[in-house]
Amino acid sequence: MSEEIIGHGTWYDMMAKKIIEREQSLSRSMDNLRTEMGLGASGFPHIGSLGDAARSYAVTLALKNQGVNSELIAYCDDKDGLRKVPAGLTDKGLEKYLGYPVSSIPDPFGCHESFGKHMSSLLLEALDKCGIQYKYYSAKDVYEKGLILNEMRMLLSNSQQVGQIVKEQVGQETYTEVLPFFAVCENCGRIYTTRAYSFEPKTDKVHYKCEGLEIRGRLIKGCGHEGDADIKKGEGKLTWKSEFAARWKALDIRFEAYGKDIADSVKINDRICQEVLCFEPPSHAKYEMFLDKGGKKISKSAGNVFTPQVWFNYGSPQSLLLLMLKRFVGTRALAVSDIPVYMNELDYLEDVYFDKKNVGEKEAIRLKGLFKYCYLMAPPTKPSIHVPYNLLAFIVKLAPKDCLTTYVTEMLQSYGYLKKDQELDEDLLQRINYAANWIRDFEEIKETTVELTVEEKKAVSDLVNKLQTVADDPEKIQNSIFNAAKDNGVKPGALFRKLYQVLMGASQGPRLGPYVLAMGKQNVVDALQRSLKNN
RNA sequence: GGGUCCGUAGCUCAGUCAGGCUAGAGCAUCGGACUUUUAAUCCGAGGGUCGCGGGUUCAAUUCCCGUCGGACCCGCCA
Repeated sequence: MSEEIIGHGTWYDMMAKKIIEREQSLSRSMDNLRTEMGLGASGFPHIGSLGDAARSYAVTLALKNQGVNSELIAYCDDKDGLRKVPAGLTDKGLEKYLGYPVSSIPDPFGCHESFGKHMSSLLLEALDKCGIQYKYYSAKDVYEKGLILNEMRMLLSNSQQVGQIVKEQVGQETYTEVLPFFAVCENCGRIYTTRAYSFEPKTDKVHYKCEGLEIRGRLIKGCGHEGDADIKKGEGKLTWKSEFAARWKALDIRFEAYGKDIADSVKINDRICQEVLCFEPPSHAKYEMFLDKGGKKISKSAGNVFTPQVWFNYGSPQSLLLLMLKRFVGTRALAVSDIPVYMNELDYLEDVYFDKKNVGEKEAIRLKGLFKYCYLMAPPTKPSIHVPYNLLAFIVKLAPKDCLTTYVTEMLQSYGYLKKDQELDEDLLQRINYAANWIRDFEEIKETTVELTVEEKKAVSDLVNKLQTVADDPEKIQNSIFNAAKDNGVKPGALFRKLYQVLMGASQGPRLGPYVLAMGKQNVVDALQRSLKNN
């Protein structure tokens, strides 16, 4: 139990320390401690996929911070077969490609060279947007260029041992009979339908039959073809229960985080790596899955999954990294509706970082560290202006469409977030953009009919008259509303509430004088008259 | 069958690289201030057996074991 603080005081610094200690005790080269992440290519990247990247990269940064070179490898699983048609793409005629490697399926959107490329590039775009640096490997290239040829040979030559390990670890006996290899059928082009029966070391060929495979109760039919696949030419791939091991050794990976869904697979691969390939497997960290919060109506109208791109509509890359990095253990339920919370929390961290908030020494170290990781070790040099997300959204919602930025600027000035004559900066404009998207997509303006009492009707119609004659002065307009209430025996508070409901569908709002002016007096008069008619 | 996570204020959760003074935040509630209304803002208050039972320790929300409740993953592929 040491009191010493490691690195920036986060989980990642601790992990880095452990990795370094382990590598030292193994007496391995410290030239480059590679971390790895998997890049899914068989469906839209869920936002959780970014967690793998963010956390692995954070470990890479922590390693560097402790004086060790490190890089993140992004390994694209584009030789995987398509197992099922992704939600949202059911009308793209992908059915016939089930079982094909995703890198040989045409891009249904027509903008990339393959289905797999399209999907994986969505995640890569998100990584780029966050500023996560990585070295890209595609499984297709790795196999075709023979980068893991030696490992494949070892595994296929010792397939009984591999099969035995799988059996011992999870009780699955398949690989005691079949080689841990999927050949691409030279006749029909599918990869998941083949079973590999024997390996001939002299020719580097695997003998297979295209028999078909049942996945999740659905059978993908094979074509019955029997042939030999040349492993030198990338005519197939290792199954996952052994492929990890092979690439760890081939690419010299020293750290790999993984989701608990593949925990068993990692255990098996650790043993295979050590016992068959004679390579000490990388250090690991297991994380929980990111779950979609049930019951929330999130973008399901569009049939979308919760992708990083969705997040970036409403929140900054750093806020997403905050979500990913703030906590390692624990299942995290995600919803789009949480984005404002993370935006605000990031502001809070920034306040702590710039010593604007006092939180105690230990806490400050931890939070400042987290903040730096959110900015991937390149934090801002000066504080930004923090307007609470919901307030900004509120202002944007009420802003007249024609003069959004002017209106927001005025409001922020009057609320004291901006000094008089201070204009919006880049950061605030971006925040307004997020808030505007938010309002546009999630806050439908309710157009309910507002019921008015007899007195209120009189007051409203009185106000209509007053507005038509009053000068264009916010204060005078404000006064005329107040007078319209008093003159007609209505409590000002009640009248204001009704006016907000009529004008913006909310029971509360900004100071009305300036707002009426900003909206245009005539528009307000029209709205009020419509409301009177409906009563 | 194997495994993981969660259970802290009415609600949502912090507090898990490292056990330590009166366990925190936001929202909600209530009270007050201010604005000729609302909203906003500011101040304050109430509210917790930290699921339950053991253990380790000078000290446990925090570590260990067990237990109850909730959620999830794996057991076919990845």
